[in-house]
Amino acid sequence: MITLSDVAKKANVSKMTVSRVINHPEQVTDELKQLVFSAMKELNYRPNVAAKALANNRTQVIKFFILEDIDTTEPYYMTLLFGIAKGLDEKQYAMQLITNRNFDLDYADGYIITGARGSDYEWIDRLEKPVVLFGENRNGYDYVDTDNKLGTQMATQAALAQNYANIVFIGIDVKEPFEYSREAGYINTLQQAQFMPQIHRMGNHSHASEQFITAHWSQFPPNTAFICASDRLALGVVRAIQHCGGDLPADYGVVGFDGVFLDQVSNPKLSTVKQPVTRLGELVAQMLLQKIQQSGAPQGELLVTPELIMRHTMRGGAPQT
Amino acid sequence: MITLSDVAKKANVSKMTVSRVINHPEQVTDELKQLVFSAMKELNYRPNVAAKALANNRTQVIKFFILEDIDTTEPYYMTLLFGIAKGLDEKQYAMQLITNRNFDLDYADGYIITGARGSDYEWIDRLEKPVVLFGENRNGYDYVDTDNKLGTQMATQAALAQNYANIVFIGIDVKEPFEYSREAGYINTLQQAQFMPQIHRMGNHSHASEQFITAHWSQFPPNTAFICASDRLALGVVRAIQHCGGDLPADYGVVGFDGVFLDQVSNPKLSTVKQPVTRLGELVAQMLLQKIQQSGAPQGELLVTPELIMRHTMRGGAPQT
DNA sequence: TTGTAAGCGTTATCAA
DNA sequence: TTGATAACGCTTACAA
Repeated sequence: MITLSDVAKKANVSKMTVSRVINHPEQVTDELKQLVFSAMKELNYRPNVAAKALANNRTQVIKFFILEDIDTTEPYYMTLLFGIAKGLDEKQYAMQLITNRNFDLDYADGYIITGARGSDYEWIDRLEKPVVLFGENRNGYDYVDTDNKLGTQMATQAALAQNYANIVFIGIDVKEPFEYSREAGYINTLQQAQFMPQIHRMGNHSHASEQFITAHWSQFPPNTAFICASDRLALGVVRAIQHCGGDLPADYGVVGFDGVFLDQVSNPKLSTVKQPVTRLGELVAQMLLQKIQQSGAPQGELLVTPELIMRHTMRGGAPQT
Repeated sequence: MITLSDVAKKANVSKMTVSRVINHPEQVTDELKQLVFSAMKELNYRPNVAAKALANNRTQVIKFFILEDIDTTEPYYMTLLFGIAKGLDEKQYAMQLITNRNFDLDYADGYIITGARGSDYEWIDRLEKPVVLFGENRNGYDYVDTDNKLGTQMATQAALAQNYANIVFIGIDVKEPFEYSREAGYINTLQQAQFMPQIHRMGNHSHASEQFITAHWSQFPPNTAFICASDRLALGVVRAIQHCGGDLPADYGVVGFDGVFLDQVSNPKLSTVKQPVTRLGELVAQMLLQKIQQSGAPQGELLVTPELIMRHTMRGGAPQT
C-alpha cells in the first residue's frame, strides 16, 4: 500500500506538503505541487479513507433511509440509488441503506431521507448531522425533487394541444406535497385554458384506476385525455379503456408520471412525464456532500425539469411499432 | 464520543481488555467481561469503525457490481440490494454500488458481483480480495442463487397436475447458467412424465413473447400451459392469449419466474416462481463477510428454494378477485 | 511556504 | 489472563 509518506519521500518533501496538495492546494507553491502530483501519479497513490476519516473525525459513510414499505417499493428507488451511489463514489463516500424504522442513527456524516411522514420529523429534527430529503416537503428541509408541477403542466398542455375536449386528472389519494404539486400543475394549466378541472383520487395501484374507469365509463366520452399522477395509475386506465372498447389514442389519451420501468413493459407503451431519476440521485448526493463540507449550511430546494415522452397512448405520440 | 478508553476507565481495566472483550472474548475472564459489558452499556459505547478499519488494515466497505445495462435493470436488483444492505449493516459494513465497467477496484474488503459475462472473469480473477458472485456460474466461483432448476420443475409439475395437454417453455435466448438450469428443470420433469418438451427462446421482453405467441397462435391449441423463464415473458404471453381470444386460465395457463414487482401490476395477476430475493441478498452478504473473516476460504454454492405462487393465470390458482 | 510533532480510536505484539 | 507500547495513515496546530 502506498501512503502519504511514500509519496513524500519520492517527491522529496514532507508528508504535510503532500497532504496539503490534496486538501489545501492553494497553500503550496506550484513547483512543489507539480513534484507531488507526478510522484502521486507514478506511485498510483490512493488515500486511505479510514485514516482520513479517523483524523477528521468523519465516517465517510452516509445513510440513506427509504421510509416506505418494501412492498410498495417501486423500481423507482433502484434508479435513484444508482444515482446516489454515483454521486457518493466521486467523493469516496460509502452508503448504508436503511429500510426499517428501528435503525442505528449514529455513525454517519449525513443522511438522505425519502418517504418521510409527519411523525418522522420528530427524530429527523434530532439528527446531529446534515440531512437532505429526497422529495418535496414544505417544512423547510433542504431537498431535491422533480419539478412535479411543471411535469403535469407539460402533460396537460400536450393534451390541450392535441385538442382533447375533456382532460381528467387521476391522482393518488395521499396528502403529500408531490401530489399537491402535480394537481396544481394540472389545475393551473386547465384554468388558463378555461377548461374545467376534474380530479379523481385513489390508491396508487393499476387495479384501482382500472376498476374506477371501468365503473364510471359512461362519464368519459370519446375525446377524453387522462393525466395520471403515476405510471401505475396510467397503466390501469389504459387497461380499462381497452376493456371498455375505447379507441386509444384516437378517442382517448393517457399520460403517466415517473417514466421508470413500468412505462416500458406496458403495451401500448405509455406516454409519460419522465423523471430524471438517476440525475436526481446524483444531485441529492452532491447536495448532501456539499452541506457536510459547509458544516451544515442550508442548501435550499432543487427542482429538476422532467421530460414529457410522447408515445402510443396519446394523439401526437410516436406511432405504434 | 465514547471511546475504548472511556469504557476502560469506567470498568477499571486497560483498553486492551475492552478490545479483547469485543474481539476475543474467550481470552478474558468472565468477571472482567461482565464489568466491561456493563460499562459499555452504561456509556452506550459505539466502536469507531474508521479506527478499527485503520488498525486492521481493513476498509469496512464492500463493493457491489451490477454488470448490466442500467436500462435493462429490473426492480429485481432493488430488492436484492435491500437484502445485501441488511446483511452488511449487521456487521457494520458499508456498500459501494458500482454500475459501469471503468471503476475503482481498490479500497474494499471484498466484492459481490452480478451479471458477469465471459470477458469479465479476466479482471475478476485479478481481484485481490474475496469475491462472491450473485447468480449461478460454472467456473468455480462461490455464489448464491435461487434454485432455478427446482423452480421450473415446480412450475412444470403444477401444470402437469392441472392436466394441461401441452406444456411449452418460453425461454430467454442467452447462454447463461440460470437459463440452462431453468430449461433443465422443465425438460427433466416433462420427460419423466413422458411429455415432449418444446422450447422457444427470445429476448427477455414482454413485447417479444407477445409477438411470438400471436404470430404462432395456431400452434398452441387450447389446453396449453406456458412455463416462462421470466415474468416479463409471461406478461407478454398473457397479453397475446387475451388478444387472440384464448380463455385464461380455462384453456391456457401461464407461469412466470421471478416474482418481483411485475407479477403484481399485471392483470390478471401472474402465477409465478417467486425468488426470495431479499433473503438472497442477505445470504450473499453473509457469505462474503464470512469469506473475508476466513481469509478468503472457498464458500461453495448456495441454492435457495423458490416458492411457486399460484394466481389467476393458471388453473388451480387463486380465484380472480 | 514548508516542516515537526502530536493525536484521532483501535489492535497486534510482547512483556509481566 | 492482563497491560504497556507502538503502529495503522492521515490532519491539525504550531514552529521554523
